[in-house]
Amino acid sequence: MVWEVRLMEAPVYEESYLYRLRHSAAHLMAQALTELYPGIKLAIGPPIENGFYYDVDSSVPIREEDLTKIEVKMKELAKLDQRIVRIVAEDRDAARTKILEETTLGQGPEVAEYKLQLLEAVPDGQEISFYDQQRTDRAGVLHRFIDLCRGPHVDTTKEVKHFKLMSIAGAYWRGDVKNKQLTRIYGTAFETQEELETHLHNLEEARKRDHRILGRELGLFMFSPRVGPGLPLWLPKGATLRDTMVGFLKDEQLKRGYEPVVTPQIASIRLYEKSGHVITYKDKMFPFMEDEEKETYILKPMNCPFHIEIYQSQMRSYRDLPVRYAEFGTVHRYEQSGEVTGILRARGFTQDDAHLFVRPDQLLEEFIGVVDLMKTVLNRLGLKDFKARLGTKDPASDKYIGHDDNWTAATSAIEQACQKMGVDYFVSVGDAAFYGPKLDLIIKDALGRDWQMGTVQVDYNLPERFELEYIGEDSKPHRPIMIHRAPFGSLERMIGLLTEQYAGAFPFWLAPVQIAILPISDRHVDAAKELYLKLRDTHKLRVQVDERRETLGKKIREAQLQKVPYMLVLGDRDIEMGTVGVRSREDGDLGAMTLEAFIEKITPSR
RNA sequence: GCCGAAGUAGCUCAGGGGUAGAGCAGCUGUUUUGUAAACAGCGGGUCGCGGGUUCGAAUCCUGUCUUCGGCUCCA
Repeated sequence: MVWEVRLMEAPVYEESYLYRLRHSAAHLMAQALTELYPGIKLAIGPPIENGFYYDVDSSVPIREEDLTKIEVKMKELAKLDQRIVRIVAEDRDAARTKILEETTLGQGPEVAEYKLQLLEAVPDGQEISFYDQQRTDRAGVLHRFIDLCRGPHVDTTKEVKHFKLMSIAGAYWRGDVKNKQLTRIYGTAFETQEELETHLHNLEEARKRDHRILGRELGLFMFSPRVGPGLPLWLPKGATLRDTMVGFLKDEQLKRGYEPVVTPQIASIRLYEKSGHVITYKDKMFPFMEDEEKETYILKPMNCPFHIEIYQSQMRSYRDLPVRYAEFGTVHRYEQSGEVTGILRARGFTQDDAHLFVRPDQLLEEFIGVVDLMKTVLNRLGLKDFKARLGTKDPASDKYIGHDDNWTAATSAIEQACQKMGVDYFVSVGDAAFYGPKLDLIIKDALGRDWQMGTVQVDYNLPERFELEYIGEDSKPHRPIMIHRAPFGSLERMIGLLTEQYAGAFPFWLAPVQIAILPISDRHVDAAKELYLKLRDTHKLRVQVDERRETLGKKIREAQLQKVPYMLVLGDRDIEMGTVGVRSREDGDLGAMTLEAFIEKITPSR
């Protein structure tokens, strides 16, 4: 079993030359912007994973076409060989004076608006530093560009040579929607031109792994404007892939004592009033529906309330617990228009959902069981590059509900389960659900963006709201705890991520078409069809015959581009000898072998 | 939702006020093929959609929809 966690390399990166270089590139850009857009207000400009950005507040809109102009100005300023000098302010007051008098470059105090706010946020006792880009011109005049900054930087602007401005975006000041939206300019910088070019090339390559492109090329799913944004249509191959994944997980869940349930797509608003979702979740729901009798219905955004109704439909004894209800439940959420992203973020999607109703003394054991299931799932899917995140309560926030004792017990159960199962996780304070702590799996997509996949959440809230009970050994009613869990997270997101991870070349057991039979000419088609039926019916494999009158080369090429794991070439020689010409997606021509030998060969990968 | 950008044939893209183009795919015919693209011919587009400017709009302006990169939010 593999449960490998790649730790972030952030500490190393932050001490690196590259980090300083990018930081200085950000400052250089700020200097260029200040010259090109007088009156522009600088906010923050840090190095990031693949480059840097600077947030600015400009009265003139900055467009993508302006980037070249800014780049040219940056190159000009870089060549001036400005020394980058660190200056430490004596105290906060001195720093404030410095910001107002020296960083504003005579443009008026208002350009320092954000810098002054940043200064206030510096904790007492922490050193307040500035970085000054300075040079003396031929006339002996000293030119400076001073910016409040923690640093560190490179020694001179001359070192900033290999960079490119990438894009423009809006970004809220301090990441808060209530604040003004600033203009963020993203750039990337490297130590050498080769590294820069490699990075740009890698971005191009990553685009080819994009699940939205592969999804179309491989015939997995599509979108139609007549259906609506974020509402995927699953094509035969994509639906086959889904069925395979669902079948695998259903088998696993059966082994682990889950029971299937099925629930409707809509429900009376009363169900969601009871669950509290109408208040906390209303703006993420599709508009409500009203029938002729004035009953309001909601398109379901989550499955839990339905499973709770089933739990409550009968008296539960402590002996009945844990109860584990599983459903591949399709839900609809009205995601904001700008956040819909292919099938990674859709408005309609199917969760591999289950709810476990457990006694407090069963919490740890059940949690371990779920973590074990998740490990099994990740192994089977072949996902190795992920992180496990324990989301805990932020003590400073008041958005959480429930008793502290419960939070402590639940958090401890998760930690113990992870330790027992050998799961490395990192703690993220404030990433708990409002009703309890959770463990999430985070995976990166082709473009390096983090996505939350599988999740396990402990919930004391819904049992409370629905007044769930079981009769204990003492003949008295007790309250069960709920565990929400989804090992995939959603089929859509998981398939999207798998597509990118494998660049469409799914492992044999998952591949929508596992084998392509390629008859060489018309006279081999009958034998091909015979072989097809044998593989499909006797060996339960997913097979296609390419009976078009095309050359073998063309058929191979297309099967290869469709990422079919095995191709079986069938010609005169094979029919005569009773063999098939086997070609593998990865290793090319494997030569002729008997069907039995081929079946034996592929058996381990099924 | 907000900021920035893009929508031309099924796909990838060119054209940029004066009769819509290429390659691939598709169709028809010829070829009967042994490990990544046979050959020839043909068809195919209200240039996302609405409004405006103009003698004339795919092209300019405007609105809108969808998509893409971010922000915020999330499985």
